Amino acid sequence: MNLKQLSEILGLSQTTVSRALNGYPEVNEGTRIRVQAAADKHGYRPNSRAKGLATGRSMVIGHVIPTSSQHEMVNPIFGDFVAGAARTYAENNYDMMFTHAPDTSIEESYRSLFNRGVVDGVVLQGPKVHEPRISVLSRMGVPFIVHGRSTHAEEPYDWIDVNNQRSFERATRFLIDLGHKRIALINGLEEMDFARRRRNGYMTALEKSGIAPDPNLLRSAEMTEIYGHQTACDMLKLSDPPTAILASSIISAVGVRRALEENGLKMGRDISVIAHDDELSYMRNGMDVPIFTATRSSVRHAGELAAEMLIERINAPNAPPKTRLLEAELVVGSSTGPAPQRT
Amino acid sequence: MNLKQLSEILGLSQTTVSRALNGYPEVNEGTRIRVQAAADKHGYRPNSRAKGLATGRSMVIGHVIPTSSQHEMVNPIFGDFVAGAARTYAENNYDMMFTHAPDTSIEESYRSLFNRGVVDGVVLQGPKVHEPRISVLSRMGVPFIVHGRSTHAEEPYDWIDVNNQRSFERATRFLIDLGHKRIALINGLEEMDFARRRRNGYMTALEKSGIAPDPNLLRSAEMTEIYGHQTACDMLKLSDPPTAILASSIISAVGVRRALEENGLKMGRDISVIAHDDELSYMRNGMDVPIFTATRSSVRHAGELAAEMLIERINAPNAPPKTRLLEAELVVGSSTGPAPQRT
DNA sequence: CGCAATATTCAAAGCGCTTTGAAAACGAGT
DNA sequence: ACTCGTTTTCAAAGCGCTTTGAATATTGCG
Repeated sequence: MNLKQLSEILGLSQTTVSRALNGYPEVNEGTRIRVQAAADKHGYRPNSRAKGLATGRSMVIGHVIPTSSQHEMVNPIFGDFVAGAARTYAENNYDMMFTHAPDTSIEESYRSLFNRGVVDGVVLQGPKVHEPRISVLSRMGVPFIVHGRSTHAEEPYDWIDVNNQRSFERATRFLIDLGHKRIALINGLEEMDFARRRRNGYMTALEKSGIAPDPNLLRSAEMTEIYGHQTACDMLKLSDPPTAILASSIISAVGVRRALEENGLKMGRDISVIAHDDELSYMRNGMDVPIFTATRSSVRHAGELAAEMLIERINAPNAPPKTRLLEAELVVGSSTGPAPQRT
Repeated sequence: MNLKQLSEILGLSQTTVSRALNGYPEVNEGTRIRVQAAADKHGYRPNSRAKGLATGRSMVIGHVIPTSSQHEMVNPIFGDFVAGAARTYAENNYDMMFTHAPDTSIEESYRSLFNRGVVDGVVLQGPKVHEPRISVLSRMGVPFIVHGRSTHAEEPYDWIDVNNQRSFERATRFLIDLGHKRIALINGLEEMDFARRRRNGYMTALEKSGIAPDPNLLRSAEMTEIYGHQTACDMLKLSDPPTAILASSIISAVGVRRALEENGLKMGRDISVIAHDDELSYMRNGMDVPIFTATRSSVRHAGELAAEMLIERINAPNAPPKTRLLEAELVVGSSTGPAPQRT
């Protein structure tokens, strides 16, 4: 069923039918009702390609997912972020398009999506400290929003981010206040902007308390369970092992926990652990009582907000840049406690 | 840059330029090279909406992701399945579209995608034992593939699935052979087809060995870490607790492990655990030595194959239905061992 | 009742591509 | 040089929608 057929059935012109369905004022109310009824009855839906051609809008938003070429791994927070965004898109009649691209050809992917007119805007995920994609998109003059920020970006751009620096500074200070001095940071990849900021927060807290950072207690890689486990095992073998560990993700924290258990250590008593909790729906940090003391910020909620901001940008391409900084909560669970007295 | 502009620059008709770029034979080889060069130089890419309108194909494949309305959770295997599919799509010049829909309106989503001409085919994920979506899509006569199967589907359809029944039967038998008699199954939601088949496999193995199933040792819910933990805790409190546990996912198995540790039990010695391992990239089952003894089948690989099969179907709508049954490996890790002798 | 103002409807152009059917250019054969 | 068969190129129609500019119906008012 297309517009032409529908209008013939109704004995009206395509113009009138189109206007009736799109809510234009210059159509008789009785006609509109009649048209709407017929459309419903026949299950008519405008062909979105034709509509897009005519309007110049695709009503599609693109997400280009970087396949970290080295590791071929799917970022686990992706699922929940997208779930949040998808909800907002649906409310605003946008569809969501995905492209998986290796790190090296992401720029190309963006170009392709826009030049082919496939999308009206894109979400840039996982920005690095040096992030070439931001200037590419800026120069292309297309609507986009960054989930996260890039420290070395020169031009202004829309972003939404968690205050990673502050939350990790607070978490570190929390541990210091409990008497810990040997505090490890099991971080994400250093080239990622969020990881850099977390590290900065960690460093700042140590500095303010006059604790010299120990490079042995600082590690960064992609945040898998295996990595958390391996790193924790390594650190426990040090002559002067950490008494507290900050983990950049619940997933690597699970690996840390496994390492501790294998070594007969009890979390919260022998060693304290704080994790960053993105509130992944399949990996919740406990129910009523958190398993891990954690810096908490819902990545799903970030997805919702990011989508909103992007849609605003699409509707007002020349509005001044908007940014949004979310604060993470620090929730206390049973994985932290006073530093054990070493006599 | 559109076709018209490009053809004006070249002093050729749109027809010729279009044919040159699409590899039609009736264009002079010299011309083709000249056209291709100009297209590259100007970064010309055909508008995909216009192209779609003209060809009647959208070159887009849709995934409708059910938001389990009750739980609002993102299925964790989703990310890896999609990563696999995306790769195949990219190779075949398909884009990938996502729609998030509550369980109740998924049918509506499919209709919308096809009627609006947004997609050429869809992937149906997470089929239930009774799966109305399959007959809906069959009746619509559109290309689709099911990841999994539906026991009570009447019409034939394309699917790709893991042999869940056999793999769980083998896993159960493996435990029985180790002397276990009290074997628990921490399963996915019972209405899901895969969960039903796993349960059947489990039951069959028990039956064949003359072990009476105990309803206290059978639980099903969405496979989160919390659920695995909670269920294991409950079961350990039984007067006659299990000596072995089958977990339907690595994620719930992690929860089981946490419960065991809290109770001072050592996995593999005091209690055996087998998990189903989808080889999620962020939750690998160990490196060289598996953490869990597991039934293993890569969901990413399934995604790749599913995409291939769907594209074949789109290209040959009337070919006979194709199905593909993958066998899971049974890999042995350190989470299993002989049943403890209770004297 | 007649005319201007307003409300409602319409035909046709255009979005950027593919594809049909026709025309032009070329080359070989006589 | 002329015809005929091939190659190569082209103009125009069509995909299904929106939107412009014009036409027709209706209403209000003197």
